[in-house]
Amino acid sequence: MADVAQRAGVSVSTVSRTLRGLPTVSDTTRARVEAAARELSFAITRSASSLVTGRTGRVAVLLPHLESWFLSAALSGMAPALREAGFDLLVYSVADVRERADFFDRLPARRNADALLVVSFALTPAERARLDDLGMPLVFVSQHAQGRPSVYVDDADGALRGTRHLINLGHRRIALLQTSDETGFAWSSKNRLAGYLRALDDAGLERDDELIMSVRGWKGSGMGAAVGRLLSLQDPPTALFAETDDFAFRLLAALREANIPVPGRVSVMGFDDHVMAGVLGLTTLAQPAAEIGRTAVRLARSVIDDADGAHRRHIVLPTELVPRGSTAPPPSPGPARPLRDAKLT
Amino acid sequence: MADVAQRAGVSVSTVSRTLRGLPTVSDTTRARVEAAARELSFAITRSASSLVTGRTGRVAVLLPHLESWFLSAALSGMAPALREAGFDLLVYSVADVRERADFFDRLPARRNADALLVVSFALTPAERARLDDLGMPLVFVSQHAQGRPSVYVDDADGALRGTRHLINLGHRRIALLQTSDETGFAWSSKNRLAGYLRALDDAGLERDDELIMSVRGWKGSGMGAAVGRLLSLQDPPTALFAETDDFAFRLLAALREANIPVPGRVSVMGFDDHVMAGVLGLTTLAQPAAEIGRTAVRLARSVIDDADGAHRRHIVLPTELVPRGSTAPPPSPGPARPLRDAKLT
DNA sequence: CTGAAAGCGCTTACAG
DNA sequence: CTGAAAGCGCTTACAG
Repeated sequence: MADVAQRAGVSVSTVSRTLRGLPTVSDTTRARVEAAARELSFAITRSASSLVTGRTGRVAVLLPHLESWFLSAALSGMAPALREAGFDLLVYSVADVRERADFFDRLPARRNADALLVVSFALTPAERARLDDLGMPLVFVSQHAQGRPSVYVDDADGALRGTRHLINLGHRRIALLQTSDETGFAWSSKNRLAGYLRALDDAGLERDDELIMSVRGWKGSGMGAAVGRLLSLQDPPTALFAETDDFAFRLLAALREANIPVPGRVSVMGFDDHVMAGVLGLTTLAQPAAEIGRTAVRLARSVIDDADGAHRRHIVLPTELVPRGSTAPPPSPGPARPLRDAKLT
Repeated sequence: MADVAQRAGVSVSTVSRTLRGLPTVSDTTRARVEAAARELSFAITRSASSLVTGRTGRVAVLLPHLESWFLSAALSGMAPALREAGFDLLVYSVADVRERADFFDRLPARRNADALLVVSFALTPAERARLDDLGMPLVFVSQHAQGRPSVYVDDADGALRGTRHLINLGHRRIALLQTSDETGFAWSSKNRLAGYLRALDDAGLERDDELIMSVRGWKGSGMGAAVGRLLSLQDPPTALFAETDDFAFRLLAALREANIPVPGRVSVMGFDDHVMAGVLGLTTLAQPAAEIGRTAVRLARSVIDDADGAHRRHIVLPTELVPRGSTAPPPSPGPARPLRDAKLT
């Protein structure tokens, strides 16, 4: 910056003012400074400005990994929103226990970013406390957090409506397949289960623990076994509701391998509206991942700008049922039992 | 840090030395400082250290978007490697022309990161020059760049072997479907075309421009039309080689919609080995995306540590043919013409 | 093994 | 509208 000042024949103060776009610079000076900056390909050293302003110009995102559709899509929504607001994007993808311990131990985000967005990250109470102690703006994404601004989808409502759709098609035995991976989407998971159960209750259908299946890891392999166990029940399900589309895809593959026609013998439903859901004709509940990301950035900005905790808002975005070819009435309808509450959503 | 020093009853110099793990600190002092740091939940202000060391402790990644499998997977490979090396990850996802202009105009990575990884980003000569002027370590990922360390896969060889696989199955009319989106994978695209053509030449098969189809955008929709055009040729292809798996998936969907059996009537092959390729039984060429990411980080570290340009290495990783159910011999084999070079790879 | 002091490149009152 | 000076929180020779 000193170079620019010298070349433009002004002080560094003036260069600083010009480059930050302050109005208190005369037009001629501004022009000279800008020219000099351009000629020297000047780029500001943010560390220096950070040091004095206390702002880093960075927003950090903490997430369990980068490989699920939802996380990528949410991040894709954040990136342009952050850029527009002049923030850089710092990504902390914290997968295993060691990385996790390291993150919470070193708290690299502490003075390294102006806000931290926590995405689909099931925190232990200790971890949560540690973050709260950070004294920096926190936004929770795809999960509800007490006393902190959060953006998420109404998972319970989505699962409720998805299950209802299956009930409306005539299904009475509906299995729910959840991931047993606790690190990531625990919050959504719990709520989707609640919505599912509520739909059953509303319809006067019996809850059956055997129909609620926990399959290991979101990229694990136990899917074939799970399908086997479900379909060998005395009264097997005619519909399978997978907690996420990623999961539903693997389910579809397992069913195809087992030569079980979809939706001929079983209907399959997912949750997310992954790009591939359209390609594969999977009925699912769309959640607006990119918009969630954008909204999270908006919240972060308002918390950054207004240090008063006035922004402890919780924004709940809607899901939308997208019916496609993977759901249909069950094979042999049987005499329909009366339903208490089965309006088409 | 002054607080810590006071609490530990030492100078800030000593705190600094302790926290950086320098050996020139006595054990008792070290213990006192560490205790004080812990009690105060001290986290270092990186801006300050950056300012004096000139190191930011950050590595920036420039990529065209975040939504392709390859980019997510590569990033997933980078994240732990960077963390292990003590670097934070700064992501510049630069999609449209405006963001792009902005990035190259402001060069936010300039003094904001210790290295820049350019991933699958088709640069204009001016952009490339701008980056070279940056005077910071640059690593090119999934593309070859003259005079700069690069990691990529041998795309030409992969396409060659993929095409050969189809030829070996008896296909003589093999279409190549490429994306016409120039912003992203232009480099790989060009080389895959070259490999495809070489396989045809090697086998003594005629090149036919009608079989090389450019479909708009990697998430566009013109797939149905492209399929229509191909299958209405006088001598239609019996195999379709899609430039990426993402593309192949859409192709499969279009074919299913058109009721064209795969591989019964046409074989389909992709490139990437996307997670879903296994699920859908797509034959493809696997590229080690995560390893590419890790290797890129390794290169970046060696360039950062050793400012001499001694590390202009180009690391070429292999692809691997993964045969699955989507490729098979063509429907009516006809009398096999003799092949010059058709060993099974 | 430890401390005092200079300085990294900015921003920000404070004068003028 | 512009400049001189202090200071942000560290690291790093330099002494001791």
